[in-house]
Amino acid sequence: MKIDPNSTADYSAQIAKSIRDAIISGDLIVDNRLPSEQELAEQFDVSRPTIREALKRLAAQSLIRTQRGAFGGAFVRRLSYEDARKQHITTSTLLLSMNDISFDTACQARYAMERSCVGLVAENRTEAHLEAMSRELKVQQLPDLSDESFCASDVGFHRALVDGTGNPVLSYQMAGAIEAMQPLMNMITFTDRSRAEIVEMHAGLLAAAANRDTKRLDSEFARLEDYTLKLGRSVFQKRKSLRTNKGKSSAGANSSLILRQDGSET
Amino acid sequence: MKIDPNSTADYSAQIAKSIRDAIISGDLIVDNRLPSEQELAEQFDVSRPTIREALKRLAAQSLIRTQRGAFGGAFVRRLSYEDARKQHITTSTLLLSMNDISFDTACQARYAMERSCVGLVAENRTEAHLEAMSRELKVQQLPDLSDESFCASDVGFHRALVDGTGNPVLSYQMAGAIEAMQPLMNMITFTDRSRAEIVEMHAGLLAAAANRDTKRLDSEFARLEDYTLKLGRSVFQKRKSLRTNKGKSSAGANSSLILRQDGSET
DNA sequence: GCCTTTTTAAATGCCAGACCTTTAAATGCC
DNA sequence: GGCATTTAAAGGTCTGGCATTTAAAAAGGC
Repeated sequence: MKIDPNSTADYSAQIAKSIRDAIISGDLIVDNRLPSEQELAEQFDVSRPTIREALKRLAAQSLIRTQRGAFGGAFVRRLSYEDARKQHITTSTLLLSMNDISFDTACQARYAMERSCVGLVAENRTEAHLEAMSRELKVQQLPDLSDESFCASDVGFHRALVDGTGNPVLSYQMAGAIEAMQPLMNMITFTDRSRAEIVEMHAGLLAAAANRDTKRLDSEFARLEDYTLKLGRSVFQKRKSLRTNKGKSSAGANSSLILRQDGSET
Repeated sequence: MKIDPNSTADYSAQIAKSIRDAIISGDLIVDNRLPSEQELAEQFDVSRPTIREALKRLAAQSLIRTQRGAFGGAFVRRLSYEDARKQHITTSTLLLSMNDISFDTACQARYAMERSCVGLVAENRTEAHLEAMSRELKVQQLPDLSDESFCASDVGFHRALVDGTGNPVLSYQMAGAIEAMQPLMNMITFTDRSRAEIVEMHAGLLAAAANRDTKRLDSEFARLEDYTLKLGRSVFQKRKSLRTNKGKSSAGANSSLILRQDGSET
């Protein structure tokens, strides 16, 4: 194992890549112990701090865990569904919030993905899934519920629904759509949305899932998508006219998901 | 900004989290410069190496970039589609390869997701997308193509197809299904699959996309899913009988995606 | 002889201080 | 005014060390 001193990348990045590749290729398998930091330093011919930086990179991706003490060290970690899900949500959230993505694009992607679950939900949903959805539905009807809690329950409802596919891999993939996009879209539309209407559509989804009615599941999603899309458009229309009234040309409210802080663009 | 010396987490993990949260919340926006490592060390009251470890964690997630020299430093990085895609693929690949996930589950998830694109592909595909698909189709018919290249072209074909939705967010989300799962599934089935049959189904998908025929797109996907599923099952059936003949009970070939190296389970 | 306690060694976690390299701005020369 | 030189700021790396954790080995008590 050697590293290239002429590479543009840092030593720690090269070393991290080398170990990461070993994990992905299967040369290092779950719970294998890596050599100690001192040994790695000798193997790669760098100092211990450099090795440590490389290991921290891997730890940031949940690829290893470290354990102190005698016979401790760095071990290849089994990536759990929960870890993968969190990473996927973080990445998706950042991608959406740092790039100019239109509300329509996000909305379209979000619903296209969730609608891919309808057939499997109708087939595989259990009573437990229906109960979880029903629980969230009740929460959403509480009169004094904060907007944050309503959004959280909204996410919980949809998560329960996609869990109804009985396919954990699919649930994990859906997290990017539901748990990353839903809150961002909520942040834009919460002022104008009607909780009653959303609750009604959720109730429709729940009933369709209970009846294993694929077609109705799909049509309820179509309604929800349509509603959200219109809501988003009306919000951006309002913002646009507000801005126009103020006399700012501002190149048109581009209906982006990005909520800029202020004019600080240094 | 202070850190908790009694926390179970490392200082570097706590500091990384603190900065990461600032980025996600929008307190630090794209191209903002973080304080120098020396200044951060003073602010958090830790040493510079500890700060550096924290920054490497963030760099591993593509959240910051660093620049040497005067007026250099760490800057908040705009997460590009390509970065997000790579991370998503890596995470998905690892999740699949480190957990006991059945071939059926992976296959089901993969096709459910890609099929969610059919409507938008029919609507939004351009000539460029069709050409990209057509190019890959030709590659797949080359007689001396290696299995690796066939797999790569297979992925390329499906990527071009989902790009046909015209929705980059959806394309990004699909990468987890197509570019992570397809190669893993190929690794299992490449011995038994018929290239001619796959090419024929790809041709069907291309024709359907060209004709903006949503229904046919969906039925071709159903064919492909069915074929892949049967292929996977027959491969695992074979392995199972091989093992039984050898006299190993081995608790039944569990048709998992994991390809264990050998008996090394220390 | 067995159980409990103490010791010890191997790791990681963290720190101080230094030197090298890179880079862009400031300076000075022509 | 334009070009070459200097300089300072910042990250990249190394050496060496101390602190803390932890499990195994050794010692001791019953």
